Amino acid sequence: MPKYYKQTRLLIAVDCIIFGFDGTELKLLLVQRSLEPEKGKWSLIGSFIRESEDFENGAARILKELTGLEGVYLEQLHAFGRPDRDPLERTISVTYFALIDINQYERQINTDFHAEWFPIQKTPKLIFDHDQMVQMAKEKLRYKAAFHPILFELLPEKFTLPQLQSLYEGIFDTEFDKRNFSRKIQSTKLLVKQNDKDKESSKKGAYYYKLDKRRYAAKFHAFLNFIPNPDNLK
Amino acid sequence: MPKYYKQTRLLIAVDCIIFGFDGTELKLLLVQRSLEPEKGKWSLIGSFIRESEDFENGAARILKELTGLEGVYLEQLHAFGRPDRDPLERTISVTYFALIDINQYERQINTDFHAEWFPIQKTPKLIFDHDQMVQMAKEKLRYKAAFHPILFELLPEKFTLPQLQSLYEGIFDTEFDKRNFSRKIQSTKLLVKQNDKDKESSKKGAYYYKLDKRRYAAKFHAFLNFIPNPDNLK
DNA sequence: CTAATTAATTGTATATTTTACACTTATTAA
DNA sequence: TTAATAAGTGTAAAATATACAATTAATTAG
Repeated sequence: MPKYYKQTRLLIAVDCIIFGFDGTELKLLLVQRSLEPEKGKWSLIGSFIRESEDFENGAARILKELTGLEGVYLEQLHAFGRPDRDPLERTISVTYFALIDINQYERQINTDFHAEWFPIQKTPKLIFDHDQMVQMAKEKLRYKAAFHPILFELLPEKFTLPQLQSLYEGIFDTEFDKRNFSRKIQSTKLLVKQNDKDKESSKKGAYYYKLDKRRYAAKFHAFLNFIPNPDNLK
Repeated sequence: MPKYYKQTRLLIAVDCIIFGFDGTELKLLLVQRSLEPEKGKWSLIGSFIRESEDFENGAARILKELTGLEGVYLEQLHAFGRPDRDPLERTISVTYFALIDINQYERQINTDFHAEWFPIQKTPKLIFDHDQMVQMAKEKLRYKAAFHPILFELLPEKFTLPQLQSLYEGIFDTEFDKRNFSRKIQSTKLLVKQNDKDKESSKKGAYYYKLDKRRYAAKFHAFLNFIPNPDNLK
């Protein structure tokens, strides 16, 4: 059988930008690179793609290995291919961004990887073009979050309105009016009020809400317009 | 110097989904594949990536070769990597979508490629997973066009409001109210009314407009909300 | 036991944006 | 001159977004 002669073949990696939210801050999961070059430096988690593996599978495999989690929200971000991006040998990186609930994760961390959560504003310098990848992922997350109810992927099953609001405020680095925010969220009908309250962060306690899974699935692509002035986004 | 031993290296192609607008219809530029497998079948235009070429450069090179055009609007769409997507040998395809003004193009077509414009609704079956790529590109184009003034990339320097409206209507496969559409477009202040008219398509004639390049650059990322009910989009 | 503190919850009036809808105008051809 | 064609334009009603502050529930301190 004929092949494509004389064409260059390149290494292909999948790298994951993993976002997590701990109830207060948006964080990024980074690992210390285990091989040369740049061994020991902070890096996104990644892996060369395997023989009979799709990108999507590769990303899910990496996520599973690192966090123990399956069924995580994953979306392809961008393919990076600058010839000199890896100084050792040209490597294409297909990147995915993942959203996970940190609480789900914490107990299951795989210690093989020297992984650590960093507040998104305080990440160390990363290897190669990984900082650029993170930057792009942040922009895409903001963009999507402005219109789609994607941020629920970062929250535990039960959460309060103040928690949700502080997640949005963190991501958009701004503050919203409580009353307007609440009205807007409620108007989506995605939330189901629970009877119990979270008493951790206030004396009065804040009611828990759960996602209405049915409606969430149906409205995932709907435009919810959470954000007052999206014109400032990219 | 050490290398990454024992890792698989794969072929990398760049494929372009090229949209054009002829004043009436949205079209797709396709070529007849020049090599086996599937030689002679309709396909997106593409090429293996070269040694010291970025994806972006590769896509621009392909565009230049095929259409003679430079400075074309290009945006990375998605990386496709299913192991069996090319039956001959596993090949990664990094896809770009391009928007061009068909009139600019027409005289400069490179006849080496057996290229042809197809109305977007009447494209032939394409090789490999190229139909899926086109589908994704159409969705992305609609999505972006719903919020950003991207469709001007498809129009000639001078165009009329009826032309613009029919472009939007074609892309969203619906009809808009003339008065509301006009008001919305004018409110963006992106257009500069010219003194001459296009007399081709009506007795009265329709005034030409040009893009205000300065404002266009500034507002490229702004949310213009052209579309009445974006909730139907993905 | 009362008062003070803290954060959650709730409503209303105003401004802005979106939508629905139809007649007039310019030009050409009959 | 009249008929035909498509371009151009305005207004009122509805929906949505915004600005803004008092009340409530529970805990803690005196």
